[in-house]
Amino acid sequence: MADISITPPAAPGNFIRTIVSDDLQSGRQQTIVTRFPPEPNGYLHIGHAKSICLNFGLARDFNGRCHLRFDDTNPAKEDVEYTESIKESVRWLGFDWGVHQYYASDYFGRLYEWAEYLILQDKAYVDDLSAEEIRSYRGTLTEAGKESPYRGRTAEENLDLFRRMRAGEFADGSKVLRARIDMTAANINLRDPVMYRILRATHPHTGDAWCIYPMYDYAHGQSDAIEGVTHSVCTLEFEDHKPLYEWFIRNLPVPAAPKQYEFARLNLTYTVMSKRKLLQLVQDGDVDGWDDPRMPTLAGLKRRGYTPEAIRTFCERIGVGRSDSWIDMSTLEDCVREDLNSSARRVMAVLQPLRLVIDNYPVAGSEELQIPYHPQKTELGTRQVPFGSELFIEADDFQEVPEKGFKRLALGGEVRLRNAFIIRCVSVAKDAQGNISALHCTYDPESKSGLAGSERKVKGVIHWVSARHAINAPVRLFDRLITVASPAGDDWKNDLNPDSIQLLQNARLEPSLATAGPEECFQFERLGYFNVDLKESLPGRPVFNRTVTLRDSWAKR
RNA sequence: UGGGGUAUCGCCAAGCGGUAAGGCACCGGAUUUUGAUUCCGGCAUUCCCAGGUUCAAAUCCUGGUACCCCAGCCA
Repeated sequence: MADISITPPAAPGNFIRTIVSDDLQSGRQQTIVTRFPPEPNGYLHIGHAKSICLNFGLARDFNGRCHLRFDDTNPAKEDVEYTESIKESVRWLGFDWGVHQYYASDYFGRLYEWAEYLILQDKAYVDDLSAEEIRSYRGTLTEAGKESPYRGRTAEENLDLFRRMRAGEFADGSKVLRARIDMTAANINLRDPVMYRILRATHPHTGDAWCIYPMYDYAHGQSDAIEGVTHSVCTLEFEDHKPLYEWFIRNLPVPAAPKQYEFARLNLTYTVMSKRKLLQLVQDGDVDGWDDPRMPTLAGLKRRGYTPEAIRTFCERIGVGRSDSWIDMSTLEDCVREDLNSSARRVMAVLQPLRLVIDNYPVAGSEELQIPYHPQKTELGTRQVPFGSELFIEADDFQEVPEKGFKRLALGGEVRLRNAFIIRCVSVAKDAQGNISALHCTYDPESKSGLAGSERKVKGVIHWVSARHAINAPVRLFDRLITVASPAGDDWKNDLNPDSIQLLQNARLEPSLATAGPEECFQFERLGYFNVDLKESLPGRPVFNRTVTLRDSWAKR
C-alpha cells in the first residue's frame, strides 16, 4: 500500500486547516495550492503577516505550494517600489515562493479573451452610463436596482464597442464593461458588476499596453483558476463577493474551480493598520518612512528589532477565526520577548548616566572582567568588560532615601554591581542647585563575581559601565508602535502619540558594543532588548532602537 | 427579516451531543548576581439571552438580542 504522507495539522483548530486536511484526505484535492495576493500599493504590515503565515504555512504543512501574486489591476495606485518591498518582507518572514511569482497583469490577455467570451454568451455588455448614473441605477441596500438602458445591446454591438474600448477609441470613464447578472439581486455585488474600466495610466508591469483594466472581482478568481489555486483564502470583507467569484468561474471556460474561504483580519489594539492611513503617516511626514521603527509594517518591525521567528510565533498563537477580534499588543510583545530571551546576548548600557566614584579603588587602575553573554546559555560565550574607579550607573538605580520596597542603591546601603563587586554608598556629592552630581562608594574586593567571597547576598543588583571606557552612542526608546486611541475611527490622527520616540544622546555602552553588527539584537540588562538600527548606524557608532522592554514587576506597581 | 457574517474567561482560541483544551493578561509562591528568565499553583459549575428536544446540549430546534461587512469605473 502506498504510503500517503499527509502531514497532520501542526496545531489543532484553525478551520481552514481542517478544510484543507479534509479535502486532501477525501481525495477532492491531490495537492493544495494557495496564494498570497497583495496589491503593490504599499508596504506589508503585521496584518499581512497573518495571511502570509496562513497561506505559506498551509502549503508548507500539507506539501503543497503557495504563490506570490501581485494583484496589480489598478495602475493608478501601484508602484514597483512596493513590489520590491513586498518580496523582501515575505522572504524576511522566512517564506519562499520558489518560481511561483506572478502578476495578475500576466493574465490580462486571457482575461480579455474571456471577457469577449462572456459578451458572446450575452453575459456581459458595454455600458455608457456615467459612474454617478451607475451608482444611482444600482439601487440601495434595501431597494432593487434598475437596468441600464444599454443593457440590451446585442452581442455584436458589445463586441465591437469592447474592442474599441481596448483600442483606445473612448475617453477614460466614458464606458465600462459589465457582467449581466441581476439588477435586483439582494447581494449588491451581483447587480451587474463592472468588469473593465477605461484608464489611461502607465502600468508598472505592462507599461502602456493596455488602456482598459479589469476590476478585482473579475481578475481575482480567474487568476486563481489559471494558477491552479485550490484554496483561495482572503479576509471576511470579501465574503459578499464569493457568489460573484463563483459566477465567473461557472460561466467561463477556466481550467480549474478554486474555492474561496474567508478569515478575520488582524486588528492590534491601539495600532493603525490600514494601508491608507499608514500611507498618510508617511506622506504627512509623521514618520520617517514606511520602515520607521514605530510603524507596524514588517519593514518597520524589522528595523525595530522584531524577529521573523517572533512574528511567526505570534501568527500561530493568535489563531485563525471568523469573528472580529482585537489582539492585545501584549501578545505580540510576549512573542518577541520569548524569542529574544533565548537568543539575545546580554550586555550593559546606561541610559541616564549617574557618575559613581569608588574611593577605595586605585584611581588610575582598571581590570578586565570576563562576563558571560547569557546567564543560562553558556554556549553564547563571554566578553571582556573593563572595570575602573569611576563608573556610570542608571540614575534611577539610586535613591538617597529609598522608598518602600526599593532594592537598589541608597545612601549608606549596599548593592551588587552586576558581574562585579558589591559596593556601599558612603556619600553623595551635589552641585549648587542641590542636584546629585556624583556618588561616592567603597567596594568590597572579596565580593568579586566568581570569587569565594561573592556568595555574600545583597538585595539588589544594578548594571554599570566604566566611565573611562564606555562608548557614547544614541539609544532610541519608543512608546510601542504608532498608537492612537481609536485606530478605526475617522479622527484617528488626533490621538497620534507624538512622544512615542525619545532619543537618548547620553547613553553609555560597554565597549564591546562599538563593533555591534547591523541587525544584532542585544538585551541591555534590565533595560530591555535593543537592536542596532540598520539605517542610522555608522561603524563604531551604532544607534540602538529599543525593540521591547523586559517584564518589570517593580515598574508595574 | 435588504443581503451576508459573528457571538465560549479581561484579550485571543479549541470544542462539532457525553458533562469547558491552550496561549496572552492577571494573582499567589519557589529559585535567581537582570525587580528578567525558569519553576510550581490559582484563574468560565459555565459557553449572548429565553424557551424546547434529550438520560445527557456550548454543541440540535425555535424565538430573540448585540456587533461586524456590503450601495468604488479600489483591492
